Amino acid sequence: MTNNWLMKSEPDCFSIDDLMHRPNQAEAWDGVRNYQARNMMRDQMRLGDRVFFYHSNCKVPGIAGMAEVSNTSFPDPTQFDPDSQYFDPKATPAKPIWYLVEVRFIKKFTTLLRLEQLRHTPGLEAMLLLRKGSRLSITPVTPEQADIILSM
DNA sequence: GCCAACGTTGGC
DNA sequence: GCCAACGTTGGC
Repeated sequence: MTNNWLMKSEPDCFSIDDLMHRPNQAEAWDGVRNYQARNMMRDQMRLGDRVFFYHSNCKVPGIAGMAEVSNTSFPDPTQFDPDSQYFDPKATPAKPIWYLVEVRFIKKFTTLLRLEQLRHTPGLEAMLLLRKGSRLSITPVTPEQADIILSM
């Protein structure tokens, strides 16, 4: 059973183009420091799960393309690195706090599926992304929602 | 740049 | 365990 997810990234920081140009077109999704998002990566994401790559906090937010989970969860190494902005002094390799998955590029949409467009698409009303005040950087997407998005 | 919504922290 | 204060997210 393949699950669908939506993962947000600020394109100024890491965009779909950045992912596309990585070696193996894959990247560790580090820096998540929210427990709900961590739990989804650590406990629920499986190999091959589909990922909608969302550009947030930018001029035109929206879904930029598709990716997939190419490696299941392991401790986020940045939590142990004092030089990283994601360093967490409470974490130790024996007792990690933060986990990540690796994500691999599948495709970039020819046109961005703009947030504003998603808001007006019938069938997507219940998407967690569209909830008022929703800030979670990782959210589950139902198979029905995924089908609708992919047919846009 | 504004600000609403949310998560986290820490005093009590 | 409550909750006020604070920091962050992210659309607009």
